[in-house]
Amino acid sequence: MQFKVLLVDDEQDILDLLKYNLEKEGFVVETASNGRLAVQAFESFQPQLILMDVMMPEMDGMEACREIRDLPQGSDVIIAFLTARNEDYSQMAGFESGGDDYIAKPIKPRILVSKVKAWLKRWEQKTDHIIAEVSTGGLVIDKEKYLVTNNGEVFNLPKKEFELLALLVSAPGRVFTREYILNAVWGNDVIVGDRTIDVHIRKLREKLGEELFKTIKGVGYKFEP
Amino acid sequence: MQFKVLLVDDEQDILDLLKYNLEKEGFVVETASNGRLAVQAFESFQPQLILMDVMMPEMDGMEACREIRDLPQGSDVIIAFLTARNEDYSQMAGFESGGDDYIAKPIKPRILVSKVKAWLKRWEQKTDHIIAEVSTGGLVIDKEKYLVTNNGEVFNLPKKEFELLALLVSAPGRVFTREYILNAVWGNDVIVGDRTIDVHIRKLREKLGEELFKTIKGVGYKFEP
DNA sequence: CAATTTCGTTAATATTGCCTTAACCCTGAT
DNA sequence: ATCAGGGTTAAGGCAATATTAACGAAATTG
Repeated sequence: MQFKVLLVDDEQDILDLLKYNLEKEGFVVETASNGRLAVQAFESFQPQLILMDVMMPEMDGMEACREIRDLPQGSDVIIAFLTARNEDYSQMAGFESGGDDYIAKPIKPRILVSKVKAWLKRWEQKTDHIIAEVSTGGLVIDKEKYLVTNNGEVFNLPKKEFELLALLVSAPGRVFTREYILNAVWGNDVIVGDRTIDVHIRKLREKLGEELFKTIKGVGYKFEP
Repeated sequence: MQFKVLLVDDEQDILDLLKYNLEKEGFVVETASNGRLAVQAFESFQPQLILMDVMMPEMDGMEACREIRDLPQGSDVIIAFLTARNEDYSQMAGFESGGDDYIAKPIKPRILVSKVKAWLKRWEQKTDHIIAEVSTGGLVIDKEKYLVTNNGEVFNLPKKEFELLALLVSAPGRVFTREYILNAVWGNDVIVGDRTIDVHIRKLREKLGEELFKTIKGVGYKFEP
C-alpha cells in the first residue's frame, strides 16, 4: 500500500527536509505552505496522514485541523502537529478538536520517520477502528483515549477487559469463538485457561449491563446492543 | 491595540528594511544593534515581539534571549530568531535558550509581515492566559506565569511538574499513556525511566490532592476534577 | 564563587490491583 | 441422572505502580 503524507509548514526548508526523508522511506509526499492550502491539498490528495505546523500565516494549524475534520472524508485522516516543545498545551487543545498527536521541534529525521511509520501502522488498523458507536444504548469506545462511555457514564476498564470489549463491539452481532478471542486479545503464544474469558465477560457484564453480552453455547460470545 | 516589535540585528540595512515594512502595516517598531542593547530596549520599550538575529557582536541572540527570559516581564514576549538557511544548529540552540520560533534569511517582506501577524495573533491568545479552569475544584492554571491556584491556594510548581499537570488538565478525563506523556513533557529524544513519571505524579498528588490524578494500570494516567 | 537550596532522576523497596486459576455451582441436553 | 459447557467467586501470584530516600546538577543565595 502506498501511503500518502501531507506536509504543512510555511518554511520551505522544513518542507524540503521532511519531504526528502519521508520519500526516501517510500512515502508519497505532498506539501502545502499554509492552512488554507492544506485544506485544499487534503481534498485532492486524500492523504492518510497530515503533519502540520501549528503556527502559520493565512490559517493556522488548528484552524485547518478543524476544517479538515469537518469535511466528509476528514474523519479518518491522522493529524499530527509540529510544535516547539513546552509550547502551550492549550493550543494543543487540538486533541480535543481533532488532533491526534504531535511531534516536538526540532525534528530529528530518524525520529520523524519512526513516528510516521507508527502513525501509519495505526491508520492501517482502522477497520475495527477507534470509535465503535452503538446506537442502541449509546456505547462509545475510544481506543486512543482508553475510554468507554455507556449512556453518558464513563468507565475506565482495565487493559484486558477493554481489549475484549473493543473486539466484541467491533462487530456487533457477530459471534466470536473462544479461540478467536484468545488469539486477538491474549495473542497466539500466551496460554490461558478457558475460564479466564468467562471471568472477563463477567466483569464486562457487571459494569456495562448483563444483557449486552450474549453467550452462544459451544461457539463463543457476541455483543448485541 | 498597538503592537510593538523590537528588531535586533547588527546590519543597519536589514533593520531599515524590516522596520519600513512593519511600520507600513501599522506596527510600532524599535531597533537595537546588538544583544546588550536589545535587553535594555526590551526593558524600556516592552514589546510583544522580538525579532532577533542569532549572530551579533557584543552579545549574541541566544544569550540576549536567555537574559530577557530571566527578566520578570520576560516570559510573555515572543522571541523569534533570524537565521541563515539550513542553519540547523542555531535552530536547535535557539529553542533551548527560550526562543519561540525563527524565520530564515533572506527575508521576504511579505512572508515576514504574515509571520509577524501570526505571532502577534498568538500573543493575543496568550494574554487571556488562564488556560485551564476546572470548575469542580477551582483549579486554575496560568501557563505564562507558571502559577497554579487550587481553591485559592497558590502553588509555584517546578517546570516538569507544571508541564505534566498542564498536559493532564488540558483534557480532563482523557487517559494519557506513559509513552504519550514522555513525548509531550520530556520530548521525543530524551530518555528517562518510567519511575520518573510516577514520582512527578506523586508530587502533584501531594500538592493538589490525591484524588485528582487517577492511575489506569497498564495504560497511563488521567486527571479528573 | 562558595554555600545553600531546589529540581530531576534513579535506585531500592513496598504496595497495589489486574489477571489467572481453582474449586464449585448452574443449566440444559441426552 | 449424568455430563458437557459455561457461570461464579475468591484467593494468590506477579507485574505494574507507589513511595521514599539519596544523589548530582542546576539554580539561587550570601
